[in-house]
Amino acid sequence: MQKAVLLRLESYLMLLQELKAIGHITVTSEELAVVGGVSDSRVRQDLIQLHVVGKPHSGYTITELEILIYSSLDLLRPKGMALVGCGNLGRALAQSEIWEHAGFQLKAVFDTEQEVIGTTVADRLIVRHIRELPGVIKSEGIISACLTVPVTAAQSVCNLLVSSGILGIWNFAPIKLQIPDHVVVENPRLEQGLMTLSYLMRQSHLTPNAASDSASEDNRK
Amino acid sequence: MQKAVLLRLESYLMLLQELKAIGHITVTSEELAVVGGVSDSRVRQDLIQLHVVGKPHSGYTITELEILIYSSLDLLRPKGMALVGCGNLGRALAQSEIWEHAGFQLKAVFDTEQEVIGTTVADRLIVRHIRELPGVIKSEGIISACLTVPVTAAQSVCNLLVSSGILGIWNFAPIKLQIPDHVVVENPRLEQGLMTLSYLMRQSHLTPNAASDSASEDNRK
DNA sequence: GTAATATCGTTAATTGTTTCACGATATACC
DNA sequence: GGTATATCGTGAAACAATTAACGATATTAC
Repeated sequence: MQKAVLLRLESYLMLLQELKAIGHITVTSEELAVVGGVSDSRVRQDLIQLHVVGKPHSGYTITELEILIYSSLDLLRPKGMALVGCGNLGRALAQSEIWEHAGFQLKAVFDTEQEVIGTTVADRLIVRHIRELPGVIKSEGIISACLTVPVTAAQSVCNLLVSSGILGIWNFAPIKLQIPDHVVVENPRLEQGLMTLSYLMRQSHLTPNAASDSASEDNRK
Repeated sequence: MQKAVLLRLESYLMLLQELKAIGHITVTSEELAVVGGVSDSRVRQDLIQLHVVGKPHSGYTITELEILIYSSLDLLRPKGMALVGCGNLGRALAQSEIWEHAGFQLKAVFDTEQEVIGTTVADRLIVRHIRELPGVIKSEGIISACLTVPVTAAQSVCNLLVSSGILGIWNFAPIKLQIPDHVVVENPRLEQGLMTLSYLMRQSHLTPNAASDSASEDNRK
């Protein structure tokens, strides 16, 4: 599946959950097109790829579509995750509820700082020394990791994760990790998002027309 | 400038800084192509847009290119920013150094919780009640805001920000903010990044060839 | 100084993505 | 039940982005 389609599916999912919460049963390609930032016909093409069929006059069944997107993105099968780097960002993420939303389970937290080790995070996880990482990963069946360490440590921690058998890394360090082919990395690039905002702000000031939010998903018809 | 080009410029910048740190003077389109995830010819096309000229045999001058990207993205002119929502994520961001990297200056922090108000963040900012926001924004010359409040509060805080004259919002809430045309929004979408990781992990498992990191920047030649 | 080489700038071809347009069909209404 | 309407599914056209190819030129090596 292409990256753009994938991102749109994630946007559709958000709308589906909203609509479901207010009692809707079906959704039209036109409604989905708004959150996806594309035309209604493109939405229909996206959904055909998932083998969802809609009905004339009513559209697509929300629950059916929801389940299909869930399974397409593999959000239902629980996947163990470890978090490495228990600074402020690491703690913030650990306490958040996003893991469940994407089908992950945060099972262990690691750091190297002696003051942090042994403290509790997210009311349930005890920070361990990173030297315990390989063992814990195996015993807990962890297959993915969130990397929130300083950029200087990122590559070496990454190497440790890879050699311990991790298959996916959510990397917050502003560095392009060197990894073998079987490992996937997703980079949130917070810093680059801010730079984009900087650019967009000046841009909209210079040309006070064009749409907003262009960097994320928008250029609706 | 197209979104894709913009994102690549940000990637180029990272490499430039690395190379500069280890004493390089010039960089070739081929080197930039690796971090940009495109072909060298595409890199040259990107740079021509900035009116940078390279030299045969040596490539582009790093400092020259760096300054041109900085100014293209408007990263040099200091821009005041406010942070609203002083939970863990808000605190983590406040303490980070990313603001300066994108030319922003974090000047004020707001929340509504009585226990948080009056406490110090990032060793220098005192959390204020959100009711002070309009006044502070004017007196401090703040033009942008980082939104790290719960999703339920996001739209109403956004409205307050807009009516106070904010021009750009870095929105961490998983919601598509309704804003007037002159305001720009950048959504980091952390949750969607995790979902993407979930998808990529299964994908690479099913088809153990294709490149990794496809969701961020990569599909190198 | 001449030849070899690295790398640029640019145009053309290729590939990928989005929209448009229209026939088909299920539901709603009378 | 027949007609109108909303919305789908799909193929073709339009648009956008990327790669490929190649002549031009500055540097290096001899």
